[in-house]
Amino acid sequence: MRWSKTFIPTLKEDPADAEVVSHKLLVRAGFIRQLSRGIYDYLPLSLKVIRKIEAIVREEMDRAGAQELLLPIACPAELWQESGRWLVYGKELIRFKDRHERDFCLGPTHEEVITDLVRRIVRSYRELPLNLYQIQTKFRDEVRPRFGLMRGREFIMKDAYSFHVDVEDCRREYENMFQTYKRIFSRCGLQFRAVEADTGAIGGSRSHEFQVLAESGEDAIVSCNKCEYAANVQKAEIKARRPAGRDLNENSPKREKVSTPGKKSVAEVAEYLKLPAEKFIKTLVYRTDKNELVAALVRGDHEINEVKLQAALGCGEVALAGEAEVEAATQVSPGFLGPIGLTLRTVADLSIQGMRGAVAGANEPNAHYIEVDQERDFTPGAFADLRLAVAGDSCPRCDEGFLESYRGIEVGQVFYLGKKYSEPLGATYLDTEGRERPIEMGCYGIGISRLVAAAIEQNNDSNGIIWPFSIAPFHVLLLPINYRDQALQEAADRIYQQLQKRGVEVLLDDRDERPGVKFKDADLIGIPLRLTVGVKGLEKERVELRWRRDGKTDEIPLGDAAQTIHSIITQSLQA
RNA sequence: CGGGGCGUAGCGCAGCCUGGUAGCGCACACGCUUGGGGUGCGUGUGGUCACCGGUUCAAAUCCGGUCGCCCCGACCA
Repeated sequence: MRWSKTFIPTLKEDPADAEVVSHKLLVRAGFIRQLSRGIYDYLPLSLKVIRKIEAIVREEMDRAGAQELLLPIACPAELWQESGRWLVYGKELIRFKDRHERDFCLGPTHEEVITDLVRRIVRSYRELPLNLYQIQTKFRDEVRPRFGLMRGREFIMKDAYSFHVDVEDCRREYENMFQTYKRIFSRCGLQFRAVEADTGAIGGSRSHEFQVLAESGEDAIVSCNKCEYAANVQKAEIKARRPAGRDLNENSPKREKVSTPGKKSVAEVAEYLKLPAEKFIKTLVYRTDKNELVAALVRGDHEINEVKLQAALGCGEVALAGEAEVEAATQVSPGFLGPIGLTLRTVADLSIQGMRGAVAGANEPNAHYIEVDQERDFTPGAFADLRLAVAGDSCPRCDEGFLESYRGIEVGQVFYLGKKYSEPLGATYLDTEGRERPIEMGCYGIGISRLVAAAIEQNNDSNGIIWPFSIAPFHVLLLPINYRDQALQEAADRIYQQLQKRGVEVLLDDRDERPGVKFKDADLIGIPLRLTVGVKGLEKERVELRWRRDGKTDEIPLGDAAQTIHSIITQSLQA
């Protein structure tokens, strides 16, 4: 394509409303423009990238035996009421009424729709297994859209759903998809990790996320430095370890109440009493979805993991109780809460078990206890793994490893759903003995538009984007220093035609711009190869080939240029 | 949902505190110049100062409201 005829509105300055590098560069390099909060126009360059990613996804999904279809984006409320998610999905599900006052929503995901389709058609085990996928726009009215394409409200997603006669076959497909995802992200040229994950709003019993490693990622993940274990911190298990505290006996220091005027947070009290945070017992009060107030105990230097808390309590959503609620229930402000004498139902993190000489709130204003011994002074209702994993924790799987932490951008997730949707929606089949049984399901998503942002987060420098070959909008940028110069123009046009004849995706910068402007724009939009045609080179019958990633430059003979580039691209795409 | 910030030309910003009828850089148009990393000079186009209401002789500026956008928090006890 010719640059002069392509819609590439580049900017000299960073847009004021962008924060992360992928957002800035996508806007500056003319890939996207914002229409509304979390909603973007995809300009020609970004659409090319999206089409590249989609092509890789289609190839690998089809190769894995899945079939593409396309489901509606508008969905009647009845289906969501049937699955129960109309009530539980919350405000993220954007709802509207049609002219007949019927409730609808825009699909944030399509388990209901696909399960409905399958239940109306599939009757026999002979029709299974099935793996159906689509690539389509989704809408989730996010609490806080941000970072450009990283967390939009409207976004492009590949979602696949598989249907099976039994657990075994469904597990086989889960593994099949897991391997397929590895191939997809590798082919996109990304550094990523597959990690164990929580199932969140989708539900199900087993899940892995595919995380593109990037400092700006919204997710914290941990992985073992010795074995293969890796997990989202929301999911990461903690290896229980009884603290090596003193034995309980009559010589143990007695629990003592100390004054801690106005010192509420662990940090404040620790500073005031000159004791380390790990000696503290933090008492957090949560309100459950059953409207019960419960107290959760974690060590002062740990952070609670609400997903684990939900599991330990056997309830749905939990939310930290407000200060007023806490005072109404306990007669003390949250800063001075402690487990001793607390009337609420209490669960404690495993690290609390057997704590000695600990510090905890005294359940009265401006006072804490010191020298608290867990068994002697209080016994929580239950112990459970409640805290977030942190770097340095022992690996829960192997004996010698320790956890390291990273940040990641979640670009894909696979779920083992089981009967979560097939049962409520009545998606069943008849087995070989004529018995009706619920279908076993899995689902598998890839955030296509987010992948574009993730690729840039991982591949950029101070001058702009550096596209991996496989998803670059063009393979080579042909840059005549001065397109008004007849000799240069003729040479550039000739190479352009030769490249096109060989099927090379080439962008010719035929604009009447200064060389500096063209170079800056070239770096900004990040095409992997740049072929510069200049006067001095032309005199020697040579052109300059430069790699965007490392700036490596070669002078190559003019006559061989197209052939050389063609073979470089062929090799790069195979790698 | 809570807190903070912003909204002035296509983009990035100043002006607002101390009210007097709008400015800078880039971009854009034209001319000359220049031609291997955002060339230089000149001339010019472009703004209901987000919107609604109020105060005032006079409002981009002060006051009230609305809308939009960005950031932080929602894991503090």
